[in-house]
Amino acid sequence: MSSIQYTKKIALIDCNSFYVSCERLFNPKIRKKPVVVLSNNDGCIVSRSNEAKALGIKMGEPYFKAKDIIIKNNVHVFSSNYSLYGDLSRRVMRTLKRFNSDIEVYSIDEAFIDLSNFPDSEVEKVAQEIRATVLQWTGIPTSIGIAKTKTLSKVANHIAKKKQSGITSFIGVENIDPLLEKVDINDVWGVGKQLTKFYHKNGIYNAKQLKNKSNTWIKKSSNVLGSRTAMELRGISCIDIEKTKSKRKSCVVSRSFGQRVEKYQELKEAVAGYCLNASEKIRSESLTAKSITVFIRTSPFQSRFGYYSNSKTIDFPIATNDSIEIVKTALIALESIFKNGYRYQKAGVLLSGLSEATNDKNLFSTEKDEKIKCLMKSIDNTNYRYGRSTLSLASAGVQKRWNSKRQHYSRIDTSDFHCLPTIKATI
DNA sequence: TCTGGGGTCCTAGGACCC
DNA sequence: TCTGGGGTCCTAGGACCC
Repeated sequence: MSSIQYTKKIALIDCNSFYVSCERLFNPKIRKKPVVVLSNNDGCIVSRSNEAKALGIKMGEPYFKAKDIIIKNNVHVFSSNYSLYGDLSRRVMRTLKRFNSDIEVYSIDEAFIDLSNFPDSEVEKVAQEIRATVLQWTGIPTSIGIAKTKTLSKVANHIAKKKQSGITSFIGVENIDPLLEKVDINDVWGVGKQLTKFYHKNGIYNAKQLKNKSNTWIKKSSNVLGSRTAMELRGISCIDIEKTKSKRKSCVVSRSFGQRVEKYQELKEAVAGYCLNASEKIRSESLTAKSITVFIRTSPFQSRFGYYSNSKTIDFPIATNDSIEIVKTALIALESIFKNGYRYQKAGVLLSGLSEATNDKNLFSTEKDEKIKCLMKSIDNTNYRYGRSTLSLASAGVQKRWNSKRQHYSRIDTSDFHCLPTIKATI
């Protein structure tokens, strides 16, 4: 009688060309056609269909540099529509939870699932079922990699992406070295540009070579993260699945401007607006911030106008999530770093030292504090109901000439009634 | 003018991820 | 002319203390 094997099995489910797939859902004409989705401000290419990849369009490439290829090949271009992608992402994740409620949502288009409770021999069948269900229920195609560790499941997923079946499992594979040998070292999770350079210098070009490099050498010549990656490649799990979502520690809101900003007044409006977004976000998660950093900079790519970049951090006397106080403090910080005569390209605010908001009154609490809390609550409720920035502060401006570019916006919003498709039914 | 050593904590900057 | 945004973690170095 053979016993059933239950070893550790981590699956990584990754949505294929996620933003492109989202746009295609609502625009079937662009299936099988080359499609790209641009980052904020129509700056860079952040999602490509396979057809676009085949044309040689690179991930992260500036849009204007790829424009020639795009026009020549009739590539469909979309500005990013994050409320659409966010909504579809939630649907995908909800679907995945049917297979195991303990999933780790790793990014907008990726999740780790522990499949250890399934017998080894069934795991590929389960993966097929996951893929088919997600496709059927959400319309989003996925790829799945399964292995003993997170890093290996990433590698397996990388291989799965290129396969018709969309699934690669290392479970039960005696020797994975021949597979790892075909994976470039810079495609390994945790190995970026700098580490790649370093590994190349030391004769390491693929995942197999890193896996088989001596432990002592790796420990000596890189940091803990480097040796963790190597261990994980050997099948020794060092990175656990995070089943409970940990509270975030910081919150950034920053944007590149649609056109360069030179006026102090406009910069103030932008920064005030980012503060409102950031404080609303942390309030919605019941967090307060210990400090705020404001940063501004000119374009790092156009040095002929002179480069200037600076930031200023100010601590709040008491951790806060009050929009008014946050804006006020940010404007003080901005004043201390603003310099006349520069063409600013980007500004942002960072709330840090986030921690759980408590209802405790402290030594300095006043009646006014209570009133502010009520005011913030009603602003948030109103904006939730009637759309963001229905209620704002005068300091955030109205004109907003500097708003981001969005020339190829699809105007689809699954959470907006006006965008619902109409179906004519005959009974 | 000479002027220790060791610990902790904080911060800025870098590397990495998607 | 046009080059994204939002996170986490690690490390080196400085400040501070005894």
